[in-house]
Amino acid sequence: MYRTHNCGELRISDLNKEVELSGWVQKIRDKGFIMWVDLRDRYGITQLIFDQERTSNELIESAKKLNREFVINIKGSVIERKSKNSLIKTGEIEVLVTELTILNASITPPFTIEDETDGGEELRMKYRYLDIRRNPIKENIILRHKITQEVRKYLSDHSFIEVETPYLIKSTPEGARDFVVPSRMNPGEFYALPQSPQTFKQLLMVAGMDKYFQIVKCFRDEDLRADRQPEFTQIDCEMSFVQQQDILDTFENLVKNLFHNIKNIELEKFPVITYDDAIKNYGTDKPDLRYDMTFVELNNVTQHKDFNVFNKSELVVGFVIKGGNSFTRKDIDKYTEWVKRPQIGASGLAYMRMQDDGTYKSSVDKFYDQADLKKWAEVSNASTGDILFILSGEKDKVRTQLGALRVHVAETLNLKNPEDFKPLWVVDFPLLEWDEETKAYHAMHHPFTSPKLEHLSLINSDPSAVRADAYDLVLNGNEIGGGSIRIHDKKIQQKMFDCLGFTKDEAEKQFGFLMNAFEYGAPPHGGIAFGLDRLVAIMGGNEIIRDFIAFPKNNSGRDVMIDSPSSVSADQLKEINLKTTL
RNA sequence: GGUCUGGUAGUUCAGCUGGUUAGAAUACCUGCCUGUCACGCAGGGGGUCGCGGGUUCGAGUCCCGUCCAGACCGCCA
Repeated sequence: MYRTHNCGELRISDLNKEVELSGWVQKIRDKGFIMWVDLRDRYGITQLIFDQERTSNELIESAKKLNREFVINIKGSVIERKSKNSLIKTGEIEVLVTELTILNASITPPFTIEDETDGGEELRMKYRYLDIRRNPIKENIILRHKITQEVRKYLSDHSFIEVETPYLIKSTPEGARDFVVPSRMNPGEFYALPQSPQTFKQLLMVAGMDKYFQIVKCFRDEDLRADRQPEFTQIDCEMSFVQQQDILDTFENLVKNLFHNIKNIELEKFPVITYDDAIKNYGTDKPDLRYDMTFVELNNVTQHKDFNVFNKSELVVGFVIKGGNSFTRKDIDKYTEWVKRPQIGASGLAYMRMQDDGTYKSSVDKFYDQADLKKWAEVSNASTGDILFILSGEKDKVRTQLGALRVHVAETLNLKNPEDFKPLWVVDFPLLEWDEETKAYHAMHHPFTSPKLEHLSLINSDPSAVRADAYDLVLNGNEIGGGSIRIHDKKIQQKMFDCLGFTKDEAEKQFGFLMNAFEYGAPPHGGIAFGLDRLVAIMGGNEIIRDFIAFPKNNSGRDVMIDSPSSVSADQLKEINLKTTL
């Protein structure tokens, strides 16, 4: 043993104890006559002291050789500090060192190992093992551990069985791009890494496991974002003999339980909003409910004047920003520029100020008089001191644009409080989505999602009107979970594949194993999968999931620490029957 | 595939309309310092201004290309 105590546990009650500690040198404060060394490990910091009166010259000499991040072992006695530090748990004591062993020296680290490091993103990733020594990252990794432990406990307590499903599976054309793995033993053939264990968990339901979960890595070969990694972790769940409400109840409770046990926060009953309402009111299927700015449709009060932009628009829609009349002209210009960027693509931003004297001032005063504007204010429920932002255009586009503006305004006004948590369920997703590029419908969720039975007859006549028993759990504007009631009837599953443009042969080849299974007594079932990385990040008050993954990949899917991906030898390629094309 | 932003000391950044020897902070090294805890004080070392080309008497600065990083759009059932 290298220690009798860790660096976070000694207290005033341990006075005069002879102790042995090990850890990293966090900081040296050498005052000449006296020298302090902060010794750090995962548990905390303990101050070591060397001084001219009580420490041998020999020991002081070897202490002077210390430097940041040296790994040392010391023996000494716990003494009371003359001046105490209330900021740390061990701040009342220090250890007067009697023996010092340097276990391993360190060269100077490339960035400071402190909460507020001077290191940039790339450098921290390259030296991730040093980054994890820092408290914020360390705490994130520990938070992740706590959450997975609570999830396992909750689900196990509710009769869920954790089952591992294979990582080497089969590539399918639906959904995201697959990572593929060549098979040496089967020349010219490939495995695919799972985008999710979807079909396996359904087969476990057919197998009678009744309730399944798995904390499992999933893989998608798509471009990355701050909240998207090529390999990520899902809390994957499935239940038999359930309807949508059973699943919502079970997993709403799981989330409430997590917040209660880990953050000591009691969440209220989650609101349930339909997909259509979410789009109509917030312009997105993952609305952030920490702030209001609900959409108001203004077609009725803007038409039949001489303003052609509004007259010609399918939808005129806006939202009220409380206190927004304080925006300067410059502020508004900035928002206008923002919506006109190609990423958003609006052609302009109209506004109306509710001025302190009760009059209205709008960017379209030329076309609308005070009486007109008063109607706008009434419809949108705006009051003195507010501002109304308005976009117009084609319905779907303008809603998306305004939805993005809503989030942007919240960001600039600091309305996204990371310690505020506003979950909701979004339900009744469309079953199918029209894809302009391929001129075909594809499954909005996945092809195993059950249409609402009462909509079944619409599948052929009006596919886009069909709603599914599919739901997302949204937290602070992020989709942290999604699931559905699945199809368990072979005929409906076949109809679904048919609808998605699969021929009978293709469907049989890709998913025959599943449809066969449905012929042997498949129970009604459904489930949900949570994005663990996002959930942990949001619970940790952040939206950048990289900081909650021990060894993440960068924007271009590279691990800059191990420098992966990398090329392989010609021999390796030959063995798996691949030729280099480069 | 696209848009935007950035790349200057170990690190984080400043460096204007092109003009002496490229700066600051921090880290690092040396010395001093009788209770520090972001210790303080004095001094010191440290640069292929991402890379390649061009314009110019002269380029960190302007132009073109390229690489890298980050944010976003497309994409992500």
